[in-house]
Amino acid sequence: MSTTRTTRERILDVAEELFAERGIGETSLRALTRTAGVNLASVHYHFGSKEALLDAVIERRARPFNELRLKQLDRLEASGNPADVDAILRAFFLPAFRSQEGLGTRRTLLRRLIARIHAQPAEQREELLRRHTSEVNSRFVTALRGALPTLPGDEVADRFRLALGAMLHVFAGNFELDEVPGYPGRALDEAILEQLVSFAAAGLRAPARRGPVR
Amino acid sequence: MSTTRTTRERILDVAEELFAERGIGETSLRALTRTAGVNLASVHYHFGSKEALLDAVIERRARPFNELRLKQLDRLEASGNPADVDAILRAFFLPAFRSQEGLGTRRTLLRRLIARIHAQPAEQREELLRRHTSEVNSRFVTALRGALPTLPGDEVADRFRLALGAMLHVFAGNFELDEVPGYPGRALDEAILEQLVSFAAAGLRAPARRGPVR
DNA sequence: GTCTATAGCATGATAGAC
DNA sequence: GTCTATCATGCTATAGAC
Repeated sequence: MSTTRTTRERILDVAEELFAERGIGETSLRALTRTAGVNLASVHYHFGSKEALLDAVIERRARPFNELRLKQLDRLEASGNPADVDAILRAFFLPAFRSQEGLGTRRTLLRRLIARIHAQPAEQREELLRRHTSEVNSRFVTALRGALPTLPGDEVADRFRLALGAMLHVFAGNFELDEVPGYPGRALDEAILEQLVSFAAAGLRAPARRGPVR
Repeated sequence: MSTTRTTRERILDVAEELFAERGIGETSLRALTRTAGVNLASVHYHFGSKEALLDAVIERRARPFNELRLKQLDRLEASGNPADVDAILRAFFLPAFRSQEGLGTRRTLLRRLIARIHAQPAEQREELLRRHTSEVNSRFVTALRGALPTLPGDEVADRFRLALGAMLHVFAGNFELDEVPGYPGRALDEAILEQLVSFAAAGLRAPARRGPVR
């Protein structure tokens, strides 16, 4: 086994770190290549542009991430009770909290990166997200519709997005960092996952509205 | 009534628009002053720096925003049932959906701006949010603790943050723009508010966990 | 594939005339 | 208070030697 990472790999690793920690727009190719110990021009040689580099960074992680999500969902649907909202959401959130092989100990980093991508300028974000998440999201919304037959399909999709928002807020680091003054909160990954699951599942199971109030 | 806005006011108005629509880092002072029809140097004359301008933009809106929130909460606590989780959350979310005088028809803009601020680089954000939101957030967490006496205080604060995340995802525009493919969703302000309230309230009322699972 | 050097442009900030 | 002109610095991207 070679311990020698290629220039390409070193760029990808450092890009992942800096994009996640400092932000994407805030990370210059100069700082990136300096940290990685490679030449400035090598980014353009290997990837073509900063934007294409970002896409490569995402691509590398999104694949196993989404595969794990779908594997969990398949397993659930093959099991006895596919209508368990908690279990569906847990399958969706899980890869960010429990590492698969290959992802290493970079969960915190990946969560931040995902949050960063969602905070990108509209044009880039739309494109990136559609490419890397839309299929999986559709599968999960379909599963949730099956589990919540009395709730209008539109509302299932809307509530799924609200759950996504809660997830992203956790991913952005607001559980380690932000504290509502006077009420500090701290928890480990598994505990946070379960908090997120029970919150979002309860939200999804809320009674259907009867139309706009007032 | 004078229709002549001062240079200072024109800068504030345009900054609010462009920061919200294009992003803060993405908005140059050159583009800003060009749009406002004022001189580039006037930003530094009136505000001192771009960062100080952002703070002034927030300051102007945060005050009535937070006052409305607290007024609603006071009213609720004076009423018969201060333990209504839905009502507490509605009081918190309301100013973003129902305009007060002075805020005009800029609700969509303000929601986006709030989302942008939360997506800022850590240092700036911490400072800004602590200054403009932490007191109000504390009051609402306290109210929620009163309404949910069986839930540990830490968990109330954590769930309030999750609710905040859902709110911010809406504010970022993900209800008008993003669509889970195949499940389009559209709704007006009041309807979105009620969706958010019922989702978040159900999440907060979810049964307490018995400790980390597994 | 990797390097140096630089083009080409944008930015926030400021000095100083009016 | 408002203007022009400019400083100093940053950036992505690329040309071309090795």
